[in-house]
Amino acid sequence: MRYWLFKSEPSTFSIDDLASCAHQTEPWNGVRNYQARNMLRDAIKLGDGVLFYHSSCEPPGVAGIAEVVREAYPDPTAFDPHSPYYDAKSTRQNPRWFMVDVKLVRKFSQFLPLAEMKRHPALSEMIIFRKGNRLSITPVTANEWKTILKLAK
DNA sequence: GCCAACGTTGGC
DNA sequence: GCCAACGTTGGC
Repeated sequence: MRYWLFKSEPSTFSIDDLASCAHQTEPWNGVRNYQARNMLRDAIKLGDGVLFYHSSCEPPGVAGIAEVVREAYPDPTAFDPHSPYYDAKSTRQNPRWFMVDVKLVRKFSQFLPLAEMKRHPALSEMIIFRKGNRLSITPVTANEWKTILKLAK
């Protein structure tokens, strides 16, 4: 099993939104970046751990953890002309965009802000810290996962 | 709101 | 296939 960090803007979809979904489970739709798509489609497996990261907010940081409960399948929002994620080049016959289902494991009792993560040497190699990184889905090492769980409680 | 960094688009 | 222009991301 592997670990991942999924970014979401809480004004669009927050960890509390996931908590109020049926079965606390929801498809992670709307990813429209090929690198992230490839990870969703090829590398992210049932039971993998997900850090739920809040971006473009104050403060940014990790809000809790989720797990993958369904592996990649076509993202139907790409087929819907009324969806903000619509992509005319993605068809049901030849889908371009994929998603997985995630289920909330728990919201951290203590939110872990980005600023605090940056102070911790064990997290210094995280991909989200790399200059110019804009990927909304990135792999996380087992060590980083362990460290974050310890820091956040 | 700024702006660096990067991805995508489209003319050639 | 090149590359300039444009759009987006996301921390600050």
